[in-house]
Amino acid sequence: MTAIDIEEEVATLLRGADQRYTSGRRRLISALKKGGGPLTITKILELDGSLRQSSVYRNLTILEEVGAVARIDTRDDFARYELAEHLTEHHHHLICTSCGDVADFSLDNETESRLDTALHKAAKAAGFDIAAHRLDLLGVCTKCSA
Amino acid sequence: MTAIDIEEEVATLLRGADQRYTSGRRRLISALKKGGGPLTITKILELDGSLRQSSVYRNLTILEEVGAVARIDTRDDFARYELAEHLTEHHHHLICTSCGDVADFSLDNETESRLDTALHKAAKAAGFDIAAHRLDLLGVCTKCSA
DNA sequence: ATGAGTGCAAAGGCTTTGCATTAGG
DNA sequence: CCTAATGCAAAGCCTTTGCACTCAT
Repeated sequence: MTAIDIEEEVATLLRGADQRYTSGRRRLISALKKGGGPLTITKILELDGSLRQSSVYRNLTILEEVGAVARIDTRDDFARYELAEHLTEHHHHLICTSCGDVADFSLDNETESRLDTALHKAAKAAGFDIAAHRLDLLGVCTKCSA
Repeated sequence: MTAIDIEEEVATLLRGADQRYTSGRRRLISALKKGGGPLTITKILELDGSLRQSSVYRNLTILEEVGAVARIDTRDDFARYELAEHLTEHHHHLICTSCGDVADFSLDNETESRLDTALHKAAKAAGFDIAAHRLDLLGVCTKCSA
């Protein structure tokens, strides 16, 4: 998905929820795009000093609600955000239990689709209305094990 | 694993870290066993009124460190804890995005082992020292969709 | 005895919220 | 114009921590 497509998709998602695509929200999406992976609020504020903390929190909540960004919970105290999968592509996370940082990775299609089938079956058995799955690896990243 | 085996395993794990298996810790393990699934601190305190909040926090941290319990992060603000997989069996979580509650489920062996292989391969490629994986379904539980 | 474990209360720290101001449509 | 969005600062809330007391070895 190209940069301009992302912009339009986000705009559409926001409009659908009667929300405005303000300049602050554009800068926020831009920071997430620039980050290229899950970012903490602190990191976002560093990437774009014009953003204000409380607005970032509020806007991330809204953007998550409309499905434009996704929140990732790691083991540390900092929530991380990245562009939603619609805007990038389906992937998973390598979560470092030492520094808390998160990297993305993907599975081969075969494994992924097999997993998907199994998950839907399990969800159905539990009468659970499944919205998404999250598959993360917990361990120690190269930087920390060095 | 029988109840008495769990006790012994926890005792062993604690001893290995020069920690005592005090009565408070026994009651805590007992509450987790009784709960039969991931519990919030509040729920633990309700299940056993003799437990004190600060000790529960401290002991859960220690029990997690020695590998006797596991922490689960959901989308709400409450950490949940359950007995570690050594003491139960490998499983995954159905996380309700509405009420925050968590239920357990399992995958068939074939899918699980295939997934495991793929994950180790991905971790290796990233130079990531993998400790565990977590696979959760996010959605709405029967109780909340009713 | 002597250090680990506990309990109470206070402090920490990420996140949320109240309210006045600004800007989008 | 008029409501949504923003910014600042203060408040919230789960969790952690300091300190004195208790218990196990």
